[in-house]
Amino acid sequence: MASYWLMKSEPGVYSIDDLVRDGRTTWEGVRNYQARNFMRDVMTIGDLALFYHSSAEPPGVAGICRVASKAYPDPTQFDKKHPWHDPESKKDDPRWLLVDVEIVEKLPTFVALEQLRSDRALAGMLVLRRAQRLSVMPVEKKHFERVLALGGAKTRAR
DNA sequence: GCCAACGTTGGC
DNA sequence: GCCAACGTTGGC
Repeated sequence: MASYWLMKSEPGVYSIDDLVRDGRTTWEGVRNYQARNFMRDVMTIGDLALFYHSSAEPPGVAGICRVASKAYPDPTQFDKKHPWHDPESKKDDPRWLLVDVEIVEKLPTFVALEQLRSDRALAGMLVLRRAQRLSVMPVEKKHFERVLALGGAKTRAR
């Protein structure tokens, strides 16, 4: 069963242009149990996700990507010199997982958070909830399709 | 830079 | 197991 997602990245750390350049990347750094559980238990290879720029000026949806792997251990949790190092996580029982994602497209038109908020068709979308801190969250198909339309995407939801 | 919201930690 | 304190996220 395909699902739709929104995945947040700070563009100063990793932006849609970085994903266009790389084609594919490891979605490392998720350190929230609920987000991890979505990746582990619900995400399926081939699922589409909105690539969201957080802590950005302006914040909003910058592109579309595709889940390209199952969840597997995030190597940065074991790297002592890495900012995402987790000294509590054990090699034989990794606490944090990641998935690979592939570029689908950079949206022709960036869809700012302000625009998401003002669009009546998107009422109730999870990312619009105040202080919504999940970095990986599900998106309803109707909302996903609406964002694709707002962004002028070539991509179609399946 | 502020601060509301909320997940996590740790004392009891 | 409760819950206050703390730390982080992320919009503004």
